[in-house]
Amino acid sequence: MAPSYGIKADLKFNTELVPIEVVPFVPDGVERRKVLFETEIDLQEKSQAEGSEEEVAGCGWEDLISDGVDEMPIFDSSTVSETCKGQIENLVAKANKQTSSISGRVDVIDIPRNMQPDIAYGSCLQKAAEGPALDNNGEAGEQHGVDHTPQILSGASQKQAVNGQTQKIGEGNNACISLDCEVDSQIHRGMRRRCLVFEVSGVSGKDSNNNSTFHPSVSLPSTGKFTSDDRHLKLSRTGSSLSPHMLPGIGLHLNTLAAISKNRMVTPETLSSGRRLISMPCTISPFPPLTASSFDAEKDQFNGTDVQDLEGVHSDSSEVPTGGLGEDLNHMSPKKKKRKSDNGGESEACKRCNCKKSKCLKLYCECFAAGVYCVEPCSCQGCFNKPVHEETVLATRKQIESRNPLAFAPKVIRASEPLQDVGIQEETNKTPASARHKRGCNCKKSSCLKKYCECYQAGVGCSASCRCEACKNAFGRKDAGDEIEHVEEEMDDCEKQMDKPDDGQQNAVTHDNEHPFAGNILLVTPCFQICSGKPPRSSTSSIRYQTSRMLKKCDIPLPRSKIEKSFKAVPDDDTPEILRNDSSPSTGVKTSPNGKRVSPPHIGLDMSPNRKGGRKLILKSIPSFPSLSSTVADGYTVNYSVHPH
DNA sequence: GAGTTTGAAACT
DNA sequence: CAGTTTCAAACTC
Repeated sequence: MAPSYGIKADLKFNTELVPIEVVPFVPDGVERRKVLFETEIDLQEKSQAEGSEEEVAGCGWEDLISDGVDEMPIFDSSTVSETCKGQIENLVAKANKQTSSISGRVDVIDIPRNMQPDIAYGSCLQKAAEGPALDNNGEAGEQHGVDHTPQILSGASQKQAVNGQTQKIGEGNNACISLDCEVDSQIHRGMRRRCLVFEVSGVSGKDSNNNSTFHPSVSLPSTGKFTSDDRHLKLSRTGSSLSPHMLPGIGLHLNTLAAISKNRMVTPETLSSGRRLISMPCTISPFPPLTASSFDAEKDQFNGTDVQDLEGVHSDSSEVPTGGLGEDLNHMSPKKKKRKSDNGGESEACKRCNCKKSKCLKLYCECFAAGVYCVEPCSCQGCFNKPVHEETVLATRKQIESRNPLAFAPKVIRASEPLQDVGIQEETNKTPASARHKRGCNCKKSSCLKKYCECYQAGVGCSASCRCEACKNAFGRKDAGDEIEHVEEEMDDCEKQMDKPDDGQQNAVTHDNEHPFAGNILLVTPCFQICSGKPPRSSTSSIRYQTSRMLKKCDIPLPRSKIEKSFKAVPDDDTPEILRNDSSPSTGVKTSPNGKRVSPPHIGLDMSPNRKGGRKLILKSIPSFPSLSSTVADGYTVNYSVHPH
């Protein structure tokens, strides 16, 4: 095991206390990688062998890590001498103080939760063995070994690993690790990072997608002192430090969004349901391009204008000045600088409102409904949907959620179908079978041909749950039986899976793997979907699709945690728990006698109340349902982690 | 940019 | 839960 090269180890481990052979030391770089990789696999296998318990491991990391370095489970090893522990802790402490110049990527502690202590400490031992060489070549060594080096260091080391930026993360905070899950040839590395991120960062792993995909461009407003990594770090830190035990929620997609958006950021607060309110400016569009270039462009734009606003947003409620001022500015801002300019293209993605009476505290407000703070581009008046009014916002959200637990859930649920197909289907007047508005529309005059129609706006066809009249939805009419049947077929498959002898939660969990889609389903980042502003564009969809797949790959080995979700992200680890805890109300399908209204759907496939398939899904444990897990419901990324049996 | 239309959200 | 009102986005001119 390679030591954490990222940290200039001027420490000397006492290797006498622990048998050095505990960890195989392979001096050669290639061999080392090999060994490490094998070790990792081994660990993963162990992890998987642990059973369902491990599937929620991600959550555990949050808690463990959030409490500080000292509580890192790794250090609890009874097999390691206290001396060694002390060394490690010292190392951590040093790392916290250091301004690291390490250029390597963040290499985090992605050690499987169940990793054996001796293994974890193996790094330590080896490090001790390599001591001298490391001092001289620490950075160089990192270049070679960082990717595969399980770091036993907690947040401190992680912080340090972040591209040599000055880390200001407070003690005990989970460093936000920018994961650049570069979907390169080293897939396993990416996976491990993802794992790390959401295990360690305390961001609930919801952002794993983000982290892995967007890391480079995720940034807060630049102050000139921070690099993108720092910003990212900062952002994550805020979320993690303040809400260490944050539960993932239905609004997971929001989290994802936050991660990818530079403008608005995740606020620390945890919503009652465990969601985090995010403020993000321009990435909420239904199908924002994921390309780095787009982010850069956005960043540029952002850098030019919104710094103040951003800072206000991400600096917690403590930042008062910006809040009031920003609000005023918002109000003073040209009323429609927003949409007019948006009509052109991708900028459309921005979530901006123009509320006048709702104070942006009702679902009328798109920003509020999307779970984001209003930002400078908004033209709202008397806006309370700002970080400075955080408490008000949260209280209001809570209230709304009390009425409708899924009020902030994505309106459109997309199942396994690749977004890239949407464009094609649009042309053929066909709807992605699995994409549906969760409650359906109620259009009377628009014939579902205008954006008044939420289904149309989201680029999905109307379904049986719609009460629209004279439906002519270009994405699919509600009376198009074939589509419904198609969906039902999928549902039936799922049901069959569910109907297997041993059912119940446990069963559901296993289905993640058993379901045909389990390994292949596209993980659509929630953030893309929640924003259902416009009909999907195939070009961007394609990109997303690729990304999703990549992310998916990364997910496979990870311990199961959860969305969107994003996204979304949805850290697989958190979802189940959240759903159980917070969304339970939704598990019961509320269908009005006439079948008109349905209670908020369930995570995963959009089940219209009228569909026979819907009932089972709904009633069964949502988190574990296979289809659900493999699907992203606009913001919910349902975790479908793959656990080989 | 002002005014109208529309349908979701909120209210009764 | 149905009917009504409020609201803000979408749309039209």
